[in-house]
Amino acid sequence: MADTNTTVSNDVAAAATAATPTQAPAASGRRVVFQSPHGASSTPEIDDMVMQAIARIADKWTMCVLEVLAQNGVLRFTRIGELVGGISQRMLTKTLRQLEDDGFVTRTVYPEVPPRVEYQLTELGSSLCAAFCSVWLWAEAHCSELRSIKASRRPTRAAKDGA
Amino acid sequence: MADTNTTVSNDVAAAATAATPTQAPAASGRRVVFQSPHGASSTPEIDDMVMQAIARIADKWTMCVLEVLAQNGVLRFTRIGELVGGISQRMLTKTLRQLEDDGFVTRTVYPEVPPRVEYQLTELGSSLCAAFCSVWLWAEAHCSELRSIKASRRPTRAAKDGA
DNA sequence: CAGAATCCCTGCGGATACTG
DNA sequence: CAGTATCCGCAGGGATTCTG
Repeated sequence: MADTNTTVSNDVAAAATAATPTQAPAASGRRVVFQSPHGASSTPEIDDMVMQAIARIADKWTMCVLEVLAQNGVLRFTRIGELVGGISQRMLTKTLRQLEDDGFVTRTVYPEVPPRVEYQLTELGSSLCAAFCSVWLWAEAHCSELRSIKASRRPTRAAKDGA
Repeated sequence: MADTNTTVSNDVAAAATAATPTQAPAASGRRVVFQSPHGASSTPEIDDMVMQAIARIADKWTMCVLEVLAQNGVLRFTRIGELVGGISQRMLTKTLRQLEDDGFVTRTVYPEVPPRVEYQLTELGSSLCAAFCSVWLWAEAHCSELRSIKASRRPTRAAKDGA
C-alpha cells in the first residue's frame, strides 16, 4: 500500500514545488492546496477534509481507539477502554460518538440486561487506518533520526512559552 | 462493512487482527501496537513516535505551515504567515520553533537590517509530508462519502458536551 | 522584519458521582 | 455494563504591545 504512489520518498514536495498552486493571498482564511503524487492537485475541499480528518485523529484518543478496533475487529465499550488504557469513560464515550458520527465506526446496541454495546470499524474507518499506515512506515524508516533528534532536543526550548 | 474485517480492502486491519499484539493490560498507559503492511509489527517506540508526529501535525497550524513550505520551498517568516492565512505571529513562531526542534525545518538567520529569516523543509520534513500524502489520497477517494456524512450529521449530537 | 512578552478566554480532558 | 452529568484545572491559542 505504500506503493500506492510509486516512490514514497519526497515526490510530494517535488511535485508540489514544481506546480504553481492556487495560493490565495491570505484573504479567505488559509486556502492551502496540496498536491497529489499522481499530478492532480487537491481541491480546497479535499484539503479541508484532510485537515479535519487529521485534527480528529490527533485528539489524543481517537487514534488509539482506531488502532484497537483495527486490531480486534469488534469490541465492547469497556473492553476498548481496557485495551486503550488510561482513558476515562467520558473521553471514551466522546471519542466513540465522534467516530460514529464521522462514519468511522458502527455502534450496535443489544437490548439485554446488563446492556451490551459493540463497536466496529466501518469500511471508511478501516480505509482511514490504512491511509495512516504510511505514517507508520515513515516513522519506521526514520526511526533512528527521530530518536536522536528527540534526545538532542535542547531543554531550554521546551520550557519557553508553555511554562 | 457488514461484519467481516477480513475483506476490509486494506491489509492493515487484516494483518493486525491476525497477529497477536503485545497489548499491555492497561497498566503502563496505552501500549498500542500497530501493524505494518509488510508484516512486521511496529514496536511500542515507533508507535509512540507516530502518535507524537500525528499529535504535532494536528496542532491546528503545523500541517498548514508544512504544506506551505512544501509548496514554496524556502520562505521568510512573514511570507509563511501570509500564505497560511489567519495565523497569529505567536502561533507561527511557536509552530516554526517546534518544527525546527523536531528537525522538520531549517531556520536560517541573515544578519541584516531589517532582519531576514528563511525557513525550509528538511529531508525529514519532506518525507513526513510525503507520508501524509496517502491521507490526501484517502480523502480524495472517499470524498463523496465524507461529504454526505458531514451533511447528514445529526445536529443534536454535535451540541452535546462541547456546548 | 521577526520575534518576545503579557493578558485572557475557550475548550480539552481528568475525576467523580449518579442512572437505566 | 454503558453510559450521562457536573466540577474544575490547565494548556492551546488569539489579540495586543514592546523591541533589536
